[in-house]
Amino acid sequence: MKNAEVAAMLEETADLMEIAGENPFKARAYRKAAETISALREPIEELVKKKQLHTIEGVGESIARDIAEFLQRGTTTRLEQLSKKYPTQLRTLLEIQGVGPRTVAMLYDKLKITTIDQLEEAAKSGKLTKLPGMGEQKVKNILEGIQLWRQHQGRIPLYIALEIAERIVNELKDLEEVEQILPAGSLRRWKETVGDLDILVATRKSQPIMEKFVNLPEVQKVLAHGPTKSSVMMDNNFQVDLRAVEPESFGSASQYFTGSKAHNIALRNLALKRGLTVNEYGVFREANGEKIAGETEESVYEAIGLIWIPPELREDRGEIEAAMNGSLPKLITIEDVRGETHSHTKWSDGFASVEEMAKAAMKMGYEYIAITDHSPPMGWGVKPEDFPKLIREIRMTSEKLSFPILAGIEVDIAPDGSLYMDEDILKQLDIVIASVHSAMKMDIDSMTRRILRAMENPLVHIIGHPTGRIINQRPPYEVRIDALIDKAQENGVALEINASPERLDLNDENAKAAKEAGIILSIGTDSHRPEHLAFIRFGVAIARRAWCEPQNILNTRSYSNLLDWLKHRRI
DNA sequence: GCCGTTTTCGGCCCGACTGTTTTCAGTCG
Repeated sequence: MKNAEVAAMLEETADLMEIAGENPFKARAYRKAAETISALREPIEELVKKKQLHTIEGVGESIARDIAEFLQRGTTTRLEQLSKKYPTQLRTLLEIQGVGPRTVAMLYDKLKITTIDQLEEAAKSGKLTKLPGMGEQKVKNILEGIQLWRQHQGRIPLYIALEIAERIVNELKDLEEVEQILPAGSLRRWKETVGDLDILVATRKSQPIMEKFVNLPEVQKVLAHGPTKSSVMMDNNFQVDLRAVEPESFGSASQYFTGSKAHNIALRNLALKRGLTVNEYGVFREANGEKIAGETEESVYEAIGLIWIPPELREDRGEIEAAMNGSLPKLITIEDVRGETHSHTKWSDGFASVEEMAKAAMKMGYEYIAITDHSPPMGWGVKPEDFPKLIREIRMTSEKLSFPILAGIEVDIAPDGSLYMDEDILKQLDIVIASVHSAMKMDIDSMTRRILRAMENPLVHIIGHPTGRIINQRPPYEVRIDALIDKAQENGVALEINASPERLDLNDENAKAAKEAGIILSIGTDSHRPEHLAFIRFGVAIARRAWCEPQNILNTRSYSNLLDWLKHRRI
């Protein structure tokens, strides 16, 4: 599947077109096609073969030709011609805050600057100020932008962004001028990583709020400071924007700043078809400018003829059509979760006892918890001879607390697909999660075969963290998710949505594909401490982004219902 | 370059902030 490569080629073309100063709508057309293709589930090679490229929204004659050529020879004539005028490496310069395509073109035309190092040198030596439109302040901003670029790690994981957002909201919410405050943007959509924070306030007097915001102790640099919008860089190199609107516009503003960009564009286009314009201040009739909605998000969607769409769905993945014809899913909520399916104790690499974990589950209001400690060959895995003792402890604790505790295991899948635990022990356990923890660099066919074989074992209930990724640290191993989904359907195995905030695995897109195939997903926190049980909110967020309803999730079942499912698997 | 329950030509999401301008271009989200 070459969709990602094709999308990257189209992005590159769009960047170079903008640098070359071509019609901006042309560049936008390429960018739009790139977005659509990277979200496509079908391999684009198939569409080329079937001569169906034109069925992709935003792909016309020219882009179709580019795609076909790219798949054949790895580049396009258009790209070659563009890069004769402006070398491809110029694209890196666009990553500097405050440097856009017009500036990049000028830097190259006048000074032949192609790299960030050269840009830095030119800025320091005073060459830049001689260029038109370049003052001292702009040069200073570019130098700071370069410094930030060098430090910046890109998007940060959701759970860290959440902590920052909660801290800032706490510092601002008690100001008397603040009527409402809401972290919006990708954070509100619970996207797995967050590029920057958008915080929104409803107020009639924004100045004191903006003042306090730009002077927060953790602010490293003020990027912008106006009456309706301020932007700051925090000392961890994380950008936070604060926007202020009148209370009458809070609904449309929260809709607008929650995004995603693709969702908003689709929404606006729909509104335009109905003679309405939408902006952050409200919904207006095009004919006479009359405002017809804006105070609440519900009113905004209603004015456009839609029911309110939960933020997690706002990615332009079909939610607008679903809202139009009343087929939005009834998304799972955290209250629907009735138990924990994946947890560890001191028996392997956890930090608490069986009893402490069970008590934490009771405190969460759960009906049950599964203890699923590791197997060998993980150094800390429970040895086969120790399992009888572990099982006995689980049964006794369960009786003592009058709380259902499932005896389980997270067993390692060996490179050949066999399991690192004797079958007669697995048979004694209530629940078996099988996961890959080693030999992750296998090729895609071997890895797929490996996991499929584990799924064929009737003792296995759930495949744990099916792609092995650690967000921002380790990419997923190569595996055919589609094949796992097919096998899950065939054999009645569940795939996990691992809710550990560093994993979130399956991710939202894969989980959506699994949900659409009708397989069961299990949200497990992979808790190693009692407080980790709270990670469930991240797993539920992924499930919501995957359009899951309660019946798609294993641990929304009652205890007896869960036991039935676990036993059914073994008949 | 793409697209069409107003259009096969003429639009394409749109507003805020900054800096260098003296009326606006560039960048960003």
